[in-house]
Amino acid sequence: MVEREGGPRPGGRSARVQASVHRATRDLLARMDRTAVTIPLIAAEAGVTPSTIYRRWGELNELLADVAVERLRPDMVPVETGHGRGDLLAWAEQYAEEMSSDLGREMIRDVLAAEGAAGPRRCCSYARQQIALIAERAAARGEAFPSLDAVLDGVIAPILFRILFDEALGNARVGELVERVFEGDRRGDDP
Amino acid sequence: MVEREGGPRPGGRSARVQASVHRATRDLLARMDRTAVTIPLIAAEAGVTPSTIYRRWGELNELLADVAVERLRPDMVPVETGHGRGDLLAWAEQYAEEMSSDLGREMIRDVLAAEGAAGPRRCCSYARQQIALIAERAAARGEAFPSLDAVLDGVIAPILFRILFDEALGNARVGELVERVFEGDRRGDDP
DNA sequence: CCTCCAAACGCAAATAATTTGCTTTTAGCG
DNA sequence: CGCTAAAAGCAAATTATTTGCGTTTGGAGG
Repeated sequence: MVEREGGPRPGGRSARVQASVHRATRDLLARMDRTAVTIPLIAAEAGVTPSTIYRRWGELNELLADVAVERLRPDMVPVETGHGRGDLLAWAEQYAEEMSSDLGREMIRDVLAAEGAAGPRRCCSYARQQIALIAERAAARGEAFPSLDAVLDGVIAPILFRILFDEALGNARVGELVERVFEGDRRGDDP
Repeated sequence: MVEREGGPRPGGRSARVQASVHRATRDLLARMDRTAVTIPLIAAEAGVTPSTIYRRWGELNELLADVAVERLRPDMVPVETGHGRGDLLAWAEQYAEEMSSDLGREMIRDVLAAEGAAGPRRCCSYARQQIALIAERAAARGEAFPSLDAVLDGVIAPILFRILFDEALGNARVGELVERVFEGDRRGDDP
Protein backbone atom coordinates (compact mmCIF):
# COMPACT_ATOMS: atom_id res chain seq x y z
CA MET A 1 0.00 0.00 0.00
CA VAL A 2 2.60 2.49 -1.06
CA GLU A 3 0.90 5.67 -2.15
CA ARG A 4 2.93 7.77 -4.49
CA GLU A 5 2.47 11.48 -3.88
CA GLY A 6 4.19 12.92 -6.89
CA GLY A 7 1.34 12.00 -9.16
CA PRO A 8 1.04 9.01 -11.45
CA ARG A 9 3.65 6.34 -12.07
CA PRO A 10 6.90 7.68 -13.36
CA GLY A 11 7.66 7.08 -17.00
CA GLY A 12 4.05 6.74 -18.08
CA ARG A 13 2.37 9.04 -20.52
CA SER A 14 0.51 10.67 -17.71
CA ALA A 15 3.75 11.59 -15.99
CA ARG A 16 5.16 13.05 -19.18
CA VAL A 17 2.12 15.24 -19.63
CA GLN A 18 2.30 16.43 -16.06
CA ALA A 19 5.95 17.24 -16.40
CA SER A 20 5.54 19.20 -19.60
CA VAL A 21 2.56 21.10 -18.25
CA HIS A 22 4.47 21.99 -15.11
CA ARG A 23 7.44 23.11 -17.10
CA ALA A 24 5.27 25.14 -19.44
CA THR A 25 3.57 26.79 -16.50
CA ARG A 26 6.86 27.74 -14.89
CA ASP A 27 8.18 29.08 -18.17
CA LEU A 28 5.14 31.21 -18.81
CA LEU A 29 5.04 32.55 -15.28
CA ALA A 30 8.66 33.58 -15.66
CA ARG A 31 8.06 35.19 -19.02
CA MET A 32 4.83 37.11 -18.58
CA ASP A 33 2.44 38.71 -16.18
CA ARG A 34 0.60 36.14 -14.15
CA THR A 35 -2.82 37.55 -15.09
CA ALA A 36 -1.97 36.86 -18.72
CA VAL A 37 -1.26 33.18 -18.11
CA THR A 38 -4.25 31.11 -19.16
CA ILE A 39 -4.90 27.43 -19.51
CA PRO A 40 -5.08 27.50 -23.32
CA LEU A 41 -1.72 29.26 -23.30
CA ILE A 42 -0.15 26.71 -21.02
CA ALA A 43 -1.64 23.92 -23.09
CA ALA A 44 -0.14 25.31 -26.27
CA GLU A 45 3.24 25.78 -24.63
CA ALA A 46 3.14 22.26 -23.23
CA GLY A 47 1.97 20.70 -26.45
CA VAL A 48 -1.26 19.28 -25.10
CA THR A 49 -4.87 20.20 -25.62
CA PRO A 50 -6.59 22.46 -23.09
CA SER A 51 -9.12 19.80 -22.22
CA THR A 52 -6.36 17.62 -20.89
CA ILE A 53 -5.46 20.30 -18.40
CA TYR A 54 -9.04 21.05 -17.53
CA ARG A 55 -9.72 17.41 -16.83
CA ARG A 56 -6.65 16.92 -14.71
CA TRP A 57 -6.56 20.14 -12.74
CA GLY A 58 -10.01 21.61 -13.16
CA GLU A 59 -8.95 25.23 -13.07
CA LEU A 60 -5.94 27.46 -13.31
CA ASN A 61 -5.72 28.00 -9.57
CA GLU A 62 -5.30 24.30 -8.95
CA LEU A 63 -2.58 23.97 -11.53
CA LEU A 64 -0.73 27.00 -10.24
CA ALA A 65 -0.99 25.67 -6.71
CA ASP A 66 0.28 22.29 -7.83
CA VAL A 67 3.27 23.87 -9.50
CA ALA A 68 3.93 26.18 -6.56
CA VAL A 69 3.84 23.40 -3.98
CA GLU A 70 6.37 21.49 -5.99
CA ARG A 71 8.64 24.48 -6.22
CA LEU A 72 8.33 25.14 -2.52
CA ARG A 73 9.62 21.69 -1.61
CA PRO A 74 12.94 22.17 0.12
CA ASP A 75 15.80 20.96 -2.01
CA MET A 76 18.58 21.04 0.50
CA VAL A 77 19.41 20.09 4.03
CA PRO A 78 19.61 22.98 6.52
CA VAL A 79 23.19 24.14 6.96
CA GLU A 80 25.04 22.95 10.05
CA THR A 81 26.51 25.66 12.23
CA GLY A 82 27.48 23.47 15.15
CA HIS A 83 24.55 24.22 17.43
CA GLY A 84 20.76 24.20 17.16
CA ARG A 85 20.25 27.88 17.68
CA GLY A 86 22.62 28.77 14.89
CA ASP A 87 21.07 26.18 12.60
CA LEU A 88 17.61 27.53 13.24
CA LEU A 89 18.69 31.10 12.77
CA ALA A 90 20.44 30.38 9.50
CA TRP A 91 17.52 28.39 8.23
CA ALA A 92 14.93 30.95 9.29
CA GLU A 93 16.82 33.79 7.68
CA GLN A 94 17.08 31.95 4.41
CA TYR A 95 13.46 30.86 4.59
CA ALA A 96 12.31 34.43 5.22
CA GLU A 97 14.37 35.71 2.36
CA GLU A 98 13.19 33.11 -0.12
CA MET A 99 9.58 33.50 0.83
CA SER A 100 9.56 37.25 0.75
CA SER A 101 10.94 37.46 -2.77
CA ASP A 102 8.42 38.27 -5.45
CA LEU A 103 8.52 34.69 -6.63
CA GLY A 104 8.15 33.30 -3.12
CA ARG A 105 5.22 35.53 -2.32
CA GLU A 106 3.48 34.53 -5.52
CA MET A 107 3.98 30.86 -4.85
CA ILE A 108 2.56 31.12 -1.37
CA ARG A 109 -0.44 32.96 -2.67
CA ASP A 110 -0.92 30.38 -5.39
CA VAL A 111 -0.88 27.61 -2.83
CA LEU A 112 -3.40 29.37 -0.65
CA ALA A 113 -5.68 30.33 -3.51
CA ALA A 114 -6.47 26.74 -4.45
CA GLU A 115 -9.43 24.91 -3.00
CA GLY A 116 -8.78 22.47 -0.21
CA ALA A 117 -6.18 22.46 2.51
CA ALA A 118 -3.82 19.91 0.98
CA GLY A 119 -1.40 22.38 -0.58
CA PRO A 120 -0.97 24.64 2.43
CA ARG A 121 -0.54 21.62 4.68
CA ARG A 122 2.16 20.23 2.51
CA CYS A 123 4.00 23.53 2.67
CA CYS A 124 3.64 23.51 6.42
CA SER A 125 4.95 19.98 6.59
CA TYR A 126 7.95 20.96 4.48
CA ALA A 127 8.88 23.54 7.09
CA ARG A 128 8.10 21.05 9.84
CA GLN A 129 10.45 18.50 8.35
CA GLN A 130 13.27 20.95 8.07
CA ILE A 131 12.86 22.10 11.64
CA ALA A 132 12.50 18.54 12.90
CA LEU A 133 15.77 17.75 11.21
CA ILE A 134 17.50 20.63 12.95
CA ALA A 135 15.91 19.59 16.24
CA GLU A 136 17.09 16.01 15.84
CA ARG A 137 20.62 17.11 15.18
CA ALA A 138 20.46 19.30 18.29
CA ALA A 139 19.08 16.43 20.33
CA ALA A 140 21.83 14.15 19.08
CA ARG A 141 24.31 16.66 20.48
CA GLY A 142 22.44 16.74 23.76
CA GLU A 143 21.26 20.32 23.31
CA ALA A 144 17.96 21.72 24.43
CA PHE A 145 15.71 22.76 21.56
CA PRO A 146 12.25 24.29 21.52
CA SER A 147 9.27 22.19 20.54
CA LEU A 148 8.19 22.02 16.92
CA ASP A 149 5.01 23.94 17.71
CA ALA A 150 6.94 26.64 19.49
CA VAL A 151 9.10 27.16 16.42
CA LEU A 152 6.13 27.06 14.06
CA ASP A 153 4.19 29.62 16.09
CA GLY A 154 7.14 31.69 17.17
CA VAL A 155 9.23 31.88 14.02
CA ILE A 156 7.53 30.53 10.90
CA ALA A 157 4.15 32.04 11.65
CA PRO A 158 5.37 35.63 12.02
CA ILE A 159 7.56 35.33 8.94
CA LEU A 160 4.69 34.19 6.75
CA PHE A 161 2.10 36.37 8.40
CA ARG A 162 4.13 39.50 7.70
CA ILE A 163 4.81 38.50 4.13
CA LEU A 164 1.15 37.86 3.47
CA PHE A 165 -0.48 40.67 5.41
CA ASP A 166 2.05 43.36 6.06
CA GLU A 167 5.70 43.81 5.23
CA ALA A 168 8.38 41.14 5.20
CA LEU A 169 10.53 40.93 8.31
CA GLY A 170 14.23 41.72 8.09
CA ASN A 171 17.00 39.53 9.40
CA ALA A 172 17.17 41.52 12.63
CA ARG A 173 13.61 40.77 13.56
CA VAL A 174 13.94 37.14 12.51
CA GLY A 175 16.91 36.90 14.85
CA GLU A 176 14.84 38.29 17.68
CA LEU A 177 12.13 35.75 17.06
CA VAL A 178 14.64 32.91 17.11
CA GLU A 179 16.11 34.25 20.35
CA ARG A 180 12.71 34.50 21.89
CA VAL A 181 11.69 30.96 21.02
CA PHE A 182 14.80 29.75 22.79
CA GLU A 183 14.12 31.87 25.87
CA GLY A 184 11.19 30.13 27.51
CA ASP A 185 12.42 26.79 26.28
CA ARG A 186 9.74 24.38 27.38
CA ARG A 187 9.77 20.99 25.69
CA GLY A 188 6.31 19.72 26.54
CA ASP A 189 3.10 21.26 25.34
CA ASP A 190 0.78 20.28 28.20
CA PRO A 191 -0.17 23.06 30.61
CA MET B 1 -7.74 66.57 0.04
CA VAL B 2 -10.00 64.14 1.82
CA GLU B 3 -9.81 60.80 0.04
CA ARG B 4 -12.77 58.59 0.60
CA GLU B 5 -11.80 54.95 0.94
CA GLY B 6 -15.19 53.28 0.92
CA GLY B 7 -15.51 53.83 -2.80
CA PRO B 8 -17.42 56.56 -4.63
CA ARG B 9 -19.55 59.28 -3.09
CA PRO B 10 -22.40 57.98 -1.00
CA GLY B 11 -25.85 58.30 -2.49
CA GLY B 12 -24.71 58.34 -6.10
CA ARG B 13 -25.61 55.74 -8.65
CA SER B 14 -22.17 54.30 -8.39
CA ALA B 15 -22.60 53.69 -4.69
CA ARG B 16 -25.94 52.01 -5.21
CA VAL B 17 -24.46 49.67 -7.78
CA GLN B 18 -21.58 48.81 -5.50
CA ALA B 19 -23.94 48.13 -2.63
CA SER B 20 -26.22 45.89 -4.62
CA VAL B 21 -23.30 43.98 -6.13
CA HIS B 22 -21.81 43.44 -2.69
CA ARG B 23 -25.12 42.29 -1.31
CA ALA B 24 -25.68 39.96 -4.26
CA THR B 25 -22.22 38.49 -3.81
CA ARG B 26 -22.77 37.83 -0.12
CA ASP B 27 -26.15 36.28 -0.81
CA LEU B 28 -24.82 33.98 -3.50
CA LEU B 29 -21.82 32.93 -1.43
CA ALA B 30 -24.19 32.03 1.38
CA ARG B 31 -26.50 30.10 -0.89
CA MET B 32 -24.18 28.11 -3.10
CA ASP B 33 -20.78 26.61 -3.55
CA ARG B 34 -18.14 29.26 -4.11
CA THR B 35 -16.90 27.61 -7.29
CA ALA B 36 -20.38 28.04 -8.75
CA VAL B 37 -20.46 31.78 -8.14
CA THR B 38 -19.65 33.65 -11.33
CA ILE B 39 -19.74 37.25 -12.38
CA PRO B 40 -22.72 36.83 -14.71
CA LEU B 41 -24.59 35.23 -11.81
CA ILE B 42 -23.78 38.03 -9.43
CA ALA B 43 -24.71 40.57 -12.08
CA ALA B 44 -28.10 38.96 -12.58
CA GLU B 45 -28.69 38.80 -8.84
CA ALA B 46 -27.66 42.42 -8.41
CA GLY B 47 -29.69 43.61 -11.38
CA VAL B 48 -26.77 45.01 -13.33
CA THR B 49 -25.04 43.90 -16.50
CA PRO B 50 -21.90 41.79 -16.25
CA SER B 51 -19.83 44.38 -18.06
CA THR B 52 -20.44 46.81 -15.24
CA ILE B 53 -18.83 44.39 -12.82
CA TYR B 54 -16.00 43.55 -15.19
CA ARG B 55 -15.19 47.21 -15.65
CA ARG B 56 -15.29 48.03 -11.97
CA TRP B 57 -13.59 45.00 -10.49
CA GLY B 58 -11.84 43.33 -13.38
CA GLU B 59 -12.24 39.79 -12.17
CA LEU B 60 -14.08 37.68 -9.66
CA ASN B 61 -11.13 37.47 -7.28
CA GLU B 62 -11.04 41.23 -6.90
CA LEU B 63 -14.72 41.47 -6.20
CA LEU B 64 -14.62 38.63 -3.69
CA ALA B 65 -11.65 40.24 -1.97
CA ASP B 66 -13.45 43.57 -1.87
CA VAL B 67 -16.48 41.98 -0.27
CA ALA B 68 -14.38 39.95 2.15
CA VAL B 69 -12.34 42.92 3.34
CA GLU B 70 -15.53 44.78 4.08
CA ARG B 71 -16.92 41.85 6.04
CA LEU B 72 -13.71 41.50 7.99
CA ARG B 73 -13.87 45.06 9.27
CA PRO B 74 -14.42 44.80 13.02
CA ASP B 75 -17.86 45.98 13.99
CA MET B 76 -17.47 46.20 17.71
CA VAL B 77 -15.11 47.44 20.36
CA PRO B 78 -13.11 44.77 22.21
CA VAL B 79 -14.83 43.76 25.45
CA GLU B 80 -13.45 45.25 28.62
CA THR B 81 -12.46 42.80 31.31
CA GLY B 82 -10.75 45.24 33.61
CA HIS B 83 -7.16 44.54 32.63
CA GLY B 84 -5.17 44.39 29.42
CA ARG B 85 -4.27 40.76 29.58
CA GLY B 86 -7.90 39.75 29.95
CA ASP B 87 -8.93 42.09 27.16
CA LEU B 88 -6.34 40.66 24.83
CA LEU B 89 -7.20 37.09 25.72
CA ALA B 90 -10.90 37.65 25.18
CA TRP B 91 -10.30 39.44 21.91
CA ALA B 92 -7.82 36.85 20.64
CA GLU B 93 -10.12 33.96 21.45
CA GLN B 94 -12.99 35.56 19.60
CA TYR B 95 -10.77 36.50 16.70
CA ALA B 96 -9.44 32.97 16.42
CA GLU B 97 -12.91 31.54 16.53
CA GLU B 98 -14.32 33.88 13.91
CA MET B 99 -11.39 33.46 11.59
CA SER B 100 -11.31 29.68 11.83
CA SER B 101 -14.95 29.28 10.91
CA ASP B 102 -15.61 28.16 7.36
CA LEU B 103 -16.77 31.64 6.48
CA GLY B 104 -13.77 33.27 8.13
CA ARG B 105 -11.32 31.02 6.38
CA GLU B 106 -12.94 31.70 3.04
CA MET B 107 -12.83 35.41 3.55
CA ILE B 108 -9.17 35.39 4.43
CA ARG B 109 -8.38 33.32 1.38
CA ASP B 110 -10.42 35.66 -0.79
CA VAL B 111 -8.49 38.63 0.51
CA LEU B 112 -5.17 36.93 -0.13
CA ALA B 113 -6.12 35.65 -3.57
CA ALA B 114 -6.58 39.11 -5.04
CA GLU B 115 -3.75 40.94 -6.73
CA GLY B 116 -1.98 43.61 -4.77
CA ALA B 117 -1.29 43.95 -1.10
CA ALA B 118 -3.99 46.47 -0.26
CA GLY B 119 -6.58 43.99 0.99
CA PRO B 120 -4.30 42.00 3.26
CA ARG B 121 -2.85 45.19 4.70
CA ARG B 122 -6.23 46.52 5.50
CA CYS B 123 -7.04 43.31 7.34
CA CYS B 124 -3.80 43.61 9.23
CA SER B 125 -4.58 47.18 10.14
CA TYR B 126 -8.00 46.18 11.41
CA ALA B 127 -6.33 43.83 13.87
CA ARG B 128 -3.76 46.50 14.67
CA GLN B 129 -6.42 49.02 15.50
CA GLN B 130 -8.22 46.66 17.81
CA ILE B 131 -5.05 45.78 19.65
CA ALA B 132 -3.95 49.40 19.82
CA LEU B 133 -7.26 50.18 21.42
CA ILE B 134 -6.76 47.50 24.03
CA ALA B 135 -3.22 48.72 24.61
CA GLU B 136 -4.36 52.31 25.06
CA ARG B 137 -6.92 51.30 27.62
CA ALA B 138 -4.25 49.36 29.46
CA ALA B 139 -1.88 52.31 29.32
CA ALA B 140 -4.61 54.59 30.65
CA ARG B 141 -4.85 52.28 33.65
CA GLY B 142 -1.09 52.39 34.06
CA GLU B 143 -0.63 48.72 33.11
CA ALA B 144 2.28 47.26 31.22
CA PHE B 145 1.33 45.96 27.81
CA PRO B 146 3.40 44.30 25.10
CA SER B 147 4.27 46.19 21.94
CA LEU B 148 1.98 46.06 18.95
CA ASP B 149 4.54 44.09 16.98
CA ALA B 150 4.96 41.60 19.78
CA VAL B 151 1.22 40.93 19.77
CA LEU B 152 1.06 40.76 16.00
CA ASP B 153 3.93 38.29 15.80
CA GLY B 154 3.16 36.41 18.98
CA VAL B 155 -0.61 36.06 18.84
CA ILE B 156 -2.19 37.11 15.55
CA ALA B 157 0.45 35.53 13.36
CA PRO B 158 0.19 32.03 14.84
CA ILE B 159 -3.60 32.17 14.79
CA LEU B 160 -3.73 33.04 11.11
CA PHE B 161 -0.79 30.87 10.15
CA ARG B 162 -2.41 27.78 11.62
CA ILE B 163 -5.75 28.53 10.02
CA LEU B 164 -4.17 28.98 6.62
CA PHE B 165 -1.53 26.26 6.65
CA ASP B 166 -2.38 23.72 9.30
CA GLU B 167 -5.16 23.35 11.81
CA ALA B 168 -6.86 26.12 13.74
CA LEU B 169 -5.63 26.65 17.28
CA GLY B 170 -7.95 26.01 20.20
CA ASN B 171 -8.60 28.40 23.04
CA ALA B 172 -6.03 26.67 25.22
CA ARG B 173 -3.21 27.34 22.81
CA VAL B 174 -4.39 30.89 22.19
CA GLY B 175 -4.26 31.42 25.94
CA GLU B 176 -0.68 30.15 26.02
CA LEU B 177 0.31 32.55 23.27
CA VAL B 178 -1.25 35.48 25.11
CA GLU B 179 0.55 34.45 28.28
CA ARG B 180 3.81 34.18 26.45
CA VAL B 181 3.56 37.59 24.87
CA PHE B 182 3.12 39.07 28.33
CA GLU B 183 6.09 37.15 29.73
CA GLY B 184 9.07 38.86 28.19
CA ASP B 185 7.23 42.16 28.17
CA ARG B 186 9.63 44.56 26.49
CA ARG B 187 8.11 47.79 25.23
CA GLY B 188 10.79 48.92 22.85
CA ASP B 189 11.78 47.16 19.67
CA ASP B 190 15.40 48.22 19.42
CA PRO B 191 18.01 45.58 20.28
C1' DC C 1 4.95 -12.12 -27.31
C1' DC C 2 0.17 -11.18 -27.69
C1' DT C 3 -4.34 -9.49 -26.37
C1' DC C 4 -7.23 -6.92 -23.67
C1' DC C 5 -8.51 -3.12 -20.57
C1' DA C 6 -8.86 1.00 -18.24
C1' DA C 7 -7.00 5.38 -17.90
C1' DA C 8 -5.75 9.32 -20.18
C1' DC C 9 -5.51 11.97 -24.26
C1' DG C 10 -7.04 14.47 -28.65
C1' DC C 11 -10.56 16.56 -31.30
C1' DA C 12 -14.40 19.35 -32.11
C1' DA C 13 -18.89 21.06 -31.07
C1' DA C 14 -21.59 23.35 -27.59
C1' DT C 15 -21.85 26.38 -23.84
C1' DA C 16 -20.34 30.06 -20.89
C1' DA C 17 -17.51 33.83 -19.63
C1' DT C 18 -14.90 37.99 -20.82
C1' DT C 19 -13.77 41.96 -23.57
C1' DT C 20 -14.94 45.87 -26.20
C1' DG C 21 -17.04 49.68 -29.04
C1' DC C 22 -20.71 52.44 -28.88
C1' DT C 23 -24.97 54.51 -26.88
C1' DT C 24 -27.60 56.08 -23.02
C1' DT C 25 -28.34 57.49 -18.36
C1' DT C 26 -27.30 60.17 -14.34
C1' DA C 27 -25.49 62.97 -10.64
C1' DG C 28 -23.16 67.11 -9.83
C1' DC C 29 -22.12 71.85 -11.23
C1' DG C 30 -22.15 76.36 -13.16
C1' DC D 1 -31.84 74.49 -16.77
C1' DG D 2 -28.70 72.73 -19.66
C1' DC D 3 -23.67 70.67 -19.77
C1' DT D 4 -20.34 67.37 -18.79
C1' DA D 5 -17.75 63.56 -17.19
C1' DA D 6 -18.26 59.24 -15.16
C1' DA D 7 -20.53 55.16 -15.08
C1' DA D 8 -24.01 51.93 -16.82
C1' DG D 9 -26.42 49.41 -20.51
C1' DC D 10 -26.40 46.78 -24.73
C1' DA D 11 -24.77 43.69 -28.08
C1' DA D 12 -21.27 41.78 -30.99
C1' DA D 13 -16.75 39.69 -30.98
C1' DT D 14 -13.50 37.09 -28.71
C1' DT D 15 -11.85 33.78 -25.57
C1' DA D 16 -12.25 30.27 -22.15
C1' DT D 17 -14.55 26.08 -20.36
C1' DT D 18 -17.25 21.92 -20.71
C1' DT D 19 -18.47 17.71 -22.78
C1' DG D 20 -19.30 13.64 -25.84
C1' DC D 21 -16.91 10.48 -28.41
C1' DG D 22 -13.25 8.21 -30.77
C1' DT D 23 -8.17 7.02 -30.32
C1' DT D 24 -3.86 6.04 -28.10
C1' DT D 25 -1.09 4.00 -24.64
C1' DG D 26 1.10 1.57 -20.98
C1' DG D 27 0.71 -2.26 -18.26
C1' DA D 28 -1.43 -6.88 -16.60
C1' DG D 29 -2.44 -11.48 -17.39
C1' DG D 30 -2.41 -15.15 -20.37
